[in-house]
Amino acid sequence: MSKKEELLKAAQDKVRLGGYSNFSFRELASEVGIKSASVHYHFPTKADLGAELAHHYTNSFLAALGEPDELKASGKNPIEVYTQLFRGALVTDKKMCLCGLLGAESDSLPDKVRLEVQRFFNHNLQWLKAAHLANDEPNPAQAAIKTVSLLEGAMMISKTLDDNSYFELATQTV
Amino acid sequence: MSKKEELLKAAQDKVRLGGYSNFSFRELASEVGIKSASVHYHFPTKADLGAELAHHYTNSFLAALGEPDELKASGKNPIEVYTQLFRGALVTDKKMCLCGLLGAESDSLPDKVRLEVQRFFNHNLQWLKAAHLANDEPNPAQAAIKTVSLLEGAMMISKTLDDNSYFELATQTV
DNA sequence: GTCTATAATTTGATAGAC
DNA sequence: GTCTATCAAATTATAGAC
Repeated sequence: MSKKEELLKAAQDKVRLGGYSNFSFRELASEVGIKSASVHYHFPTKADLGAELAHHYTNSFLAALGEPDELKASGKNPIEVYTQLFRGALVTDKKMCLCGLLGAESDSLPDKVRLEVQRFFNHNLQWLKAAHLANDEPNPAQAAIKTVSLLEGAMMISKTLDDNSYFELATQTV
Repeated sequence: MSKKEELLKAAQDKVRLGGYSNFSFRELASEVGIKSASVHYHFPTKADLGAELAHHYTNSFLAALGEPDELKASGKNPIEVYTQLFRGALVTDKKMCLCGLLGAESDSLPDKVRLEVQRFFNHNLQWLKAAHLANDEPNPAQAAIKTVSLLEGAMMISKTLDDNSYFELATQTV
C-alpha cells in the first residue's frame, strides 16, 4: 500500500469516528511514519484530502454493492445486500458511514468535500431506486429514500447508544 | 435573555451546522458581546457547555412534544406531531437536529456530552414507544426506532442534498 | 517523496484586577 | 460578571534543502 493510500485509510478511520475536524495532517503523518509537510505533497490542502477520501469511499461502496439487476438475477434481494453492507460497517468496523457523518456536518464542509458527499447520496438513491424497481415496489423513488434514511439513522442511533440491537430492530421486516 | 442563555443559543446554531468542533469560546463570546475568558465563568470547560447544551435541547424538545396520550386524547396523531417537530427544524431552522449531529460524532465527544446525547435518544424512544402504543401499533418498540431513524436519516440527507422534498417523500405515508 | 524549519492563526484555559 | 493579559498547544500551510 502506498503512503497516499495509507494516509487515506488513516483519515477514513478518524473521520468515521468524529467527522471532518477529527483528523489533522500531523496525526495522519505520524500514523504512517512520515512528517506533516509530506502529507501536503500528496494532498495540497485538507479539503483536497477530504474530497478524495469521500470520492474513494463512494466508489468502494458502490463497487461492493454490485448491480441491482445482477443481484436480483442471481437470486439475491438487492435491498438485503444493501442493508448487509451497512450492518458490516456498524458491526465489523464499529464506525459510522463516512458520508453519513460528513453529511450531518455538510453545512460546515469545504465545497469540494460537500460535493463528494452529495455524489455519494445521489448514487445511493439511484442504486436503491433500481433495486426497489427490481423488487416490483410500487414507488421505487420513495422506497429508496426511506431505505437509506432508515439505515443511516439506525446506524447513528445504534452507535450513540452503543447497542447494535437497535439497528437490528430497525432493519427487521415484520 | 441572560448572557448564559445567549451563549447557549449561539452555540446551538453552530453545533447544528457543523458539530461539536464548530464553535469556539472566542466566537461565542464575540457573538454575545463579551470576552472568551468570561465564557469560562458560565461554563468551566467546553465539555460543560456542550453537555448543558444537549441537556437543554433535549428538555425543550420533549416539552415541545407534549405527552403522547394527551395528544391522542385531543384527536391528534402523536407520530405526526413528532414528525412535524423534525420538519420544523429542517424547514424553518434549516439546521440538523442537534443530537442527530452530535450522535454521529458520538465516538469523539467528551463523556459528559455523549451521555446527554444518549439521554436524548433514550427519551425519544420512550416517547415514541408510548405514541405507537397509543396508535395500537403491534410492535411499538420496533416502530419507535424505525420512526426516529427514518426522521434523523431523512433530515441528514435532505440537508446534504439541499432539497427538502427528500424529507417529504421519506415521511409520506402511502 | 520526504525532510527541517517556520510562519500565521486558532484554540481551550488560567491568573488576577476591577 | 467581565475584563486584560497571557500561555501552551495544535492546526493548516509554505519555503527550500536533500
